[in-house]
Amino acid sequence: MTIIQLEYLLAVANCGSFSAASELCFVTQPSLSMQIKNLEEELGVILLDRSKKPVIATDAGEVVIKNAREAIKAYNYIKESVAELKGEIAGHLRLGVIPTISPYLLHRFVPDFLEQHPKVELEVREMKTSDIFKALGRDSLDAAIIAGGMCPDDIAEQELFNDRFYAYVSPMNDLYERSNIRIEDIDMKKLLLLSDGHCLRDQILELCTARRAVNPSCSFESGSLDTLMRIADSTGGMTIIPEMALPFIPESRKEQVKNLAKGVASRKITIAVRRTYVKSSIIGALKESIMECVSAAQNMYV
Amino acid sequence: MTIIQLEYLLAVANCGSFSAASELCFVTQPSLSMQIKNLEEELGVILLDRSKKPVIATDAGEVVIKNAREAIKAYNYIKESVAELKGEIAGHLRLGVIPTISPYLLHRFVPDFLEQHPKVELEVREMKTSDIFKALGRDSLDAAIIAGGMCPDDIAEQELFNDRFYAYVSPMNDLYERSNIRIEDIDMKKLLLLSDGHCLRDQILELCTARRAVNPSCSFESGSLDTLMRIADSTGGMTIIPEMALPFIPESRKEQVKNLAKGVASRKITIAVRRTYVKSSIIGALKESIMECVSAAQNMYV
DNA sequence: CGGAATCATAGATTTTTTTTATATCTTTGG
DNA sequence: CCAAAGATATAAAAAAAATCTATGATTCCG
Repeated sequence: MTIIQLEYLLAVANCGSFSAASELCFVTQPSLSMQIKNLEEELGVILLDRSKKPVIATDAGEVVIKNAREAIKAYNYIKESVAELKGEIAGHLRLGVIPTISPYLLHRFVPDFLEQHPKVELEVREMKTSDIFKALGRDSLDAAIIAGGMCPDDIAEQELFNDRFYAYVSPMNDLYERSNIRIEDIDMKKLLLLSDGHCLRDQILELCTARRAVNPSCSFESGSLDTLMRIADSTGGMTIIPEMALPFIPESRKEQVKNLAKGVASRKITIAVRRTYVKSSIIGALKESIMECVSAAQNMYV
Repeated sequence: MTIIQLEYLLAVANCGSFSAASELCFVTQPSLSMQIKNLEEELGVILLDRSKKPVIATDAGEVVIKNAREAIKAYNYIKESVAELKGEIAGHLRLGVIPTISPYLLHRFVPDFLEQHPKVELEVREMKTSDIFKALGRDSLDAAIIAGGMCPDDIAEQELFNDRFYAYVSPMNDLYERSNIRIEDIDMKKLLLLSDGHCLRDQILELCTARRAVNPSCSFESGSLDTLMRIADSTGGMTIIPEMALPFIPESRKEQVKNLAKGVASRKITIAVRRTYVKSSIIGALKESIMECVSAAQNMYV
């Protein structure tokens, strides 16, 4: 029984096919088949039911796969702990980013980061906050950039910066003439929100309902802030956008961005990692890259 | 980085020498040296300081060794879980036995057990109870036969049988004429006890002091019950012995064995295992073997 | 039924591991 | 201080293992 055999087994378990798994492992299908066969022979149990499509684990296979995941995790931890010890910025980093951050932040720090740390393989996935917490928990993600504040206990957050909220108002809206908008004045019927599951939606709703008890039902919802702004334009509505989205508003519409009265309205952008985690040197480097480009950018558009 | 390399590393860490480790691993010394070198190369760190005698781990080595132990534990667990699943009675079993049980019980069930389960490699170690708990905790022991009653939380006990206490009295002792001895009547000055650290000593002391507040200082102590009995004979003293020791008392001295009044005076013989343990099928078989031979023997000498 | 897809098998090839033999270095006893 | 013994490293040969190419068997689907 070798680590490679276990890795092949997990690959098949993950993608449900010998040939697909062999590609993932960068070997030919017979090679992978043979190793799985050897493993089954050594353990004296059939692990995979090849008659099913997709290939499925037998009862014994389920047990072995579960334990193999643990073993491989412990095994990988050895390399990570050494990299950590050497303070080396290298290795694979799987980074989750929420949809209301990723389009406005990634392009700014990713190129710099990769250039400064050529040994890091960065893999970014756009995910909603709840999925990020799950993924961090089951170790299918190393870190994530989220709007912080309510992490589970097993996740630790490191603060990056504050991201203020602004109002984006259609010229046809009653509030367009104001340069400063009080949350109490917002007509919830005209406020456009992201669809359910986005944490920015919840944060904005909380902001509004905290100021006055109001019916939180909304007239329209969408998955992207850009869409929301376009709908606001054409319907005489408004929406709330974060500061990091401002540079993407065309010059001709900059007038529609209004301050929100009282500066407390903002979200905290943080890096979230599992508490028991090791890749802290990479994450430290990532944090540095982000901070750097954010402070550079702030001089530009504030 | 392979499992074998990690095993070689652990072998060196355990015995402090490349050549000795190579024997433990059943390979030649150059083979082991080469694999350690490959491992060091891959990790990019020197793990062992060869200039020291015995060979000692570097700081990085300490970290890797610690994590490698965990990884190999998880790795071995895979095989064990499969054996478990198959209900197979096979594999290595490291069994601890306390000194006041081992000479009276082992010879009775071990031959039968090994014959009935030829695939089991049994390794018995005589250890004191406190060492057994430690060894179970750090996974250097699979199970143990002890006098139960006060296990730590992470250890589970399975009861085997009760082992009554008897008095062994010198003919010169005042109590020799009695056929039934009350604990209250024992002269603690004449009571011979095992040396400190044996749980049987503590159990007997507890038994005596529970019945009456008494000075527990003793006139003589020894590490073996047989010695204790011989000293009792020659000094007019007495001692307390467990039922399982009775068959080893020569016929000529059987008269010196006396019942203790009130039958509650006994110890519980149990099998102790770590709670998170898997080799339960082997341990189940072991339990069965012991129970069998005990019930057979009870017909003989009770 | 024929073609495509999937997994198994066989033999050749390459890679890796182990062994044997030997060198280097350190320690120890005379 | 030197020689012998002990321990690890190195190099080349041998053995073992993993991989690849090619092909066969089976199943699925149109």
